[in-house]
Amino acid sequence: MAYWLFKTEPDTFSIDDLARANTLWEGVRNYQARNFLRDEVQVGDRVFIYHSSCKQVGIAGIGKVERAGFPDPFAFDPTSPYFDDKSNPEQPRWYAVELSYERHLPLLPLAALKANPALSGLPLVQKGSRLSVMPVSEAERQAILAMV
DNA sequence: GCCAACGTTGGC
DNA sequence: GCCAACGTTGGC
Repeated sequence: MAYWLFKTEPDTFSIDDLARANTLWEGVRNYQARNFLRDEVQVGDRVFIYHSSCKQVGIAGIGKVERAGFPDPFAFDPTSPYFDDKSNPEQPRWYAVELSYERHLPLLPLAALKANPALSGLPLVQKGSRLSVMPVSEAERQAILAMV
């Protein structure tokens, strides 16, 4: 079972929203993140939910993968802001996964994550990285959970 | 609101 | 294939 970290803007979708219902993690429009969703994220994997672009940025909880990578249906919907006319069901360009809620964590602020040497390899804390879906190693998982 | 860093686009 | 311009991300 692997661990991942997904970013989300809580004004749009937060750990509280996930706690209410499963969600399709759609709208990822970055190729590196897409490759993880399409090729590597597996059912049963756990996902640290990170709140970005808000007052308290940091890890807010954990979700669980219920459905592994499948073509992002929003890319096919002309009325969706995530529509991409270069993606089609025969040759999908973008992928989504489905998540369920596992639990909240007491917010682990970005500053604290940055200050933890065990997490220095995580793209989240690296300057300039905008990766929104990233793997979390076993050592990083332990380091994060040890901060709770 | 600012701005640095990044990814994408498009002209050549 | 290069690279400048542009739009987006995301912390502060």
